[in-house]
Amino acid sequence: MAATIIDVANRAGCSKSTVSRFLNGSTVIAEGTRARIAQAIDEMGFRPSEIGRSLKRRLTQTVGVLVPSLTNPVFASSVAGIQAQARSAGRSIILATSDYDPDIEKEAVANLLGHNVSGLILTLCNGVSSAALDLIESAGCPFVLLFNDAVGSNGPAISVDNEGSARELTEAVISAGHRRIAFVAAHFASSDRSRLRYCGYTTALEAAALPVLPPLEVHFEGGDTSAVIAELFTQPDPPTALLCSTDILALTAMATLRDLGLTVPNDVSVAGFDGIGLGAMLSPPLATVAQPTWDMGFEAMRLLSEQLAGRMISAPAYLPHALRLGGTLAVPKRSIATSMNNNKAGRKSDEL
Amino acid sequence: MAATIIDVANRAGCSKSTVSRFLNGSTVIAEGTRARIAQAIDEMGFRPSEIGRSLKRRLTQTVGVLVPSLTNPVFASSVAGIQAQARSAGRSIILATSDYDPDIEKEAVANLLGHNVSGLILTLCNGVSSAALDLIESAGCPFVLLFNDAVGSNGPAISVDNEGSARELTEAVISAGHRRIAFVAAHFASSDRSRLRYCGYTTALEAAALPVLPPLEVHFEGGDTSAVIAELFTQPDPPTALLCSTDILALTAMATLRDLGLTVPNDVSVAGFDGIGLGAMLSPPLATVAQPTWDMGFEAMRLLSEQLAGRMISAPAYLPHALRLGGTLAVPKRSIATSMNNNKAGRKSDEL
DNA sequence: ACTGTTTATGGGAACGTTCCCAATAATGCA
DNA sequence: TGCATTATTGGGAACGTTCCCATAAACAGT
Repeated sequence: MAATIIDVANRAGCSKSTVSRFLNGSTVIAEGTRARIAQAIDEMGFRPSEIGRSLKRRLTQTVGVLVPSLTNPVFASSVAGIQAQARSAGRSIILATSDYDPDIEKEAVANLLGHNVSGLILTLCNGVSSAALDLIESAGCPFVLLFNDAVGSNGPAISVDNEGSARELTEAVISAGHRRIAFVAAHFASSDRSRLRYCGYTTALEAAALPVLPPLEVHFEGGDTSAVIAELFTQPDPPTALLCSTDILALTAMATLRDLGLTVPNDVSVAGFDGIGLGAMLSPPLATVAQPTWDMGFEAMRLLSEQLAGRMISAPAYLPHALRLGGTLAVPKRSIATSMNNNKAGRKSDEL
Repeated sequence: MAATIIDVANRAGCSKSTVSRFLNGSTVIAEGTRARIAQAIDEMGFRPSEIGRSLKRRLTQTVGVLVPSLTNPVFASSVAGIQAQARSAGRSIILATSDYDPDIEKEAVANLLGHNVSGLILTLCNGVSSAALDLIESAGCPFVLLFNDAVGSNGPAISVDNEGSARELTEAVISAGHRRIAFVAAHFASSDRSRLRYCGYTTALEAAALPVLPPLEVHFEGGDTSAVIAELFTQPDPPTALLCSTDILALTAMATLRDLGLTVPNDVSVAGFDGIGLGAMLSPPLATVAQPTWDMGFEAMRLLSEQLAGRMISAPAYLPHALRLGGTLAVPKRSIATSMNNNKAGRKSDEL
C-alpha cells in the first residue's frame, strides 16, 4: 500500500497542508519542518498520486496521442518526438491507435477524453470532418492535428504541404522524362494525406498535359498491394514510373516488381512519400519526399503546450519537406530512345 | 465544463448512486429510471471521469509501458501488440521511453508509478538488476518484462532465447564455411539482449574451435557504427562474416560496407537480429533471427492481465524464434577456394 | 505594552466517483 | 390484514490531493 500525503504528514509531525506546500513549493517553509518532511518522504518512498492531484486540480499532466498505427515508422517517429517534448514539459502521454479505422478512431478519442487528458495530438483518417473531431470539439478539449493537412479547418495543425510536395515530386518525375506515371495510394477513406498527394500528382500531370491515371487504392497494411501492382505491370503499355503515397507502399511495390522480374530503376522508376530512415539505406536509395517526422511530433507537442498555457494558435503550420531524388528514380529507357529533348532533364534528375 | 454524474442524476431525477449503478450495471434498475438516465447521459454527452473513478476504486485501467525507443521497429511493433491486447481488455496505456539510458529509465518508471498504473510492461536496459526494477518491486506493482531475457529472475517475462538463437545463427554461419566472424553489438550497458547474443556467438565459436573476436560495442542510435565497421574492414585479414546484434545495426553496417566498395554477400556476409519487416523486403533479404515482436507485446499484455486477475505467473516465457538464412548470408569466397569439405554445408546455406 | 504585519501552519471543503448502509415501496404468503 | 422479503433508491463517507481561510506565533514600529 503506497504511502499518502497524510502518512508523510504524520511522520514529519505536521499537517498534510504543509506537506502539500512542500511538494508544490508554493510558500516558504521553516527549515526544520522542511527537513523532516524531506526525510519522511525519502524514508517512506512517498510519491504524490497523480490521480488525487489531477482530480482536485481538474487538469491532468497527460496528453492523449492518437495515431493510425505504430508499425508505420512515420508515426512511430512522430510519437517519439511527441514523447521527447512531453517529457521535458513534465507531461505523460496516453497512446491510442486507430488502425486507420474511423470507428475505432472515434471510440479511442472518447476513451482518451474520459481520461481527462489536458489535450490531444491526433492523426485522423480525415482531418476535415470526422466523428472523433466532433467529440473533441464538443468536449472543448484542446488539440493539435498532426500530418492531417487540415487546410480548410481553423484548428492548429502540424503538417507538410502534401499536395504541393506531391506536385513537386511529380514534376521531377516528368522532367526526368517519364510520360506514363501511375499512382498507388492508401485508401482515401483512411488517409487524407493519400488523397491530397494524389491531387498534387494530378495537378502536375494536367499542367504538363500528360495522362492522369486513376488512383490505385490499396489497403494500408493489407496484402492487396502486390496483386494490384502485378496487374498494373502485366497490362500492355505499363507505366514507366510508379508513385506511391507512402514509402512503405513503395517498398512493397519494389518487392513485387522484383518478383515480376523488373528492375528498379532500370525498368521502372519508383518514388514514395515520407522519407523513412530505412529508405535511405537501400541500394539504390528510395526516391521520396522526406518529411521531418520526429520534428513534427515534437513541434505538435510544443504547440499543444502553448495552447494549454493560454496562447491560442489557430493556423495550421507546414514544416518543410525535402525531395530526395535519384536512386530509384531515373530516366526511363523508352523516353531516351524516343525523345531527344528529354535528355537534358533526364540527366539532371539522374545526378540528383 | 464536462457534465458530472450529479448533473446526470439531477436531469434524470434520481440520485448519483443510481446513475453509478446504471453505469456499472451492478444491480437491476427500474425500466423508467433506466431510460431517463440513458437519455440524460446521451443529451449531456456525459462520460464518467476515469480520474474520479480510479481514485475511489484505487486502481486504474491504465498500464505503463516503457521501451527504449520507438524508432526501432522492434519496439514499435511490440507496443502495437500491447496496444491491441490492451484495448480488447478495456485498458489504456501510458507510454514512456528510456532512450537506452538507465537514469531516464528509472525516472520514467517513477513517473509511471505516480500515475497509479495497475501494472507495467517494460523493456529495461538490464532485466536482472536495475534501479527501476527496485522501485517497482518496492511499490509492489505487478509487471511483465518484455525482451529482457531475465533468466535469473523469478518475475514474469516474455522473451526469446537470445543466447540460444544467437548460437544457432552463428552455427549456421560457421557451417556456411565462415571462419572469421565478427560481432557488432549495441553497448552491453544499454541492452542485455546484446550481451546475451554475444554470449551465444562465443559459445558457438568456441565449440567449433574458431577464434572469438571481442565485441565491437557501438552506441545504439549514434553515428559511431560506420566508423567502427570501416576500421574493421580496412584492417588486414578482415572477417568474412559480420553478425550484428540488431537488424538496424545490420542495415547500417551494410550501407557502410557498400560505401567501402564491398558487396554483400559476395565479399562479406551479414546477419542481424530481430527480423524487422523491412529486412525481408530488401534484395537480397537480410539474414536474421526473427522474433515475433507483435505477438510478444500482445502476450506480455495478456500475461499482465492474468496477473492482475490474481493468477500469479512467475516463470519467464520464451516465444519461438526463426532463423532466416540465405540472402545476405552466403558461402565465403575464400572458404570455398581453400577448403573442400565446406562445400556441402556452404551450398546448403546458400539455398536457404 | 499594544497594535499591525508578516511568517508558518492547521482545518476543512472540494474534485467525481464508488459502495456500504439504510430507507422506502412493492410484493408474496399465510 | 399483517409480516417477511424483495426490488429500488437515497445518503454519505471515502479515495489523495489542492487550496482557501483561519489561527497562532513572532516580529516590527511607535
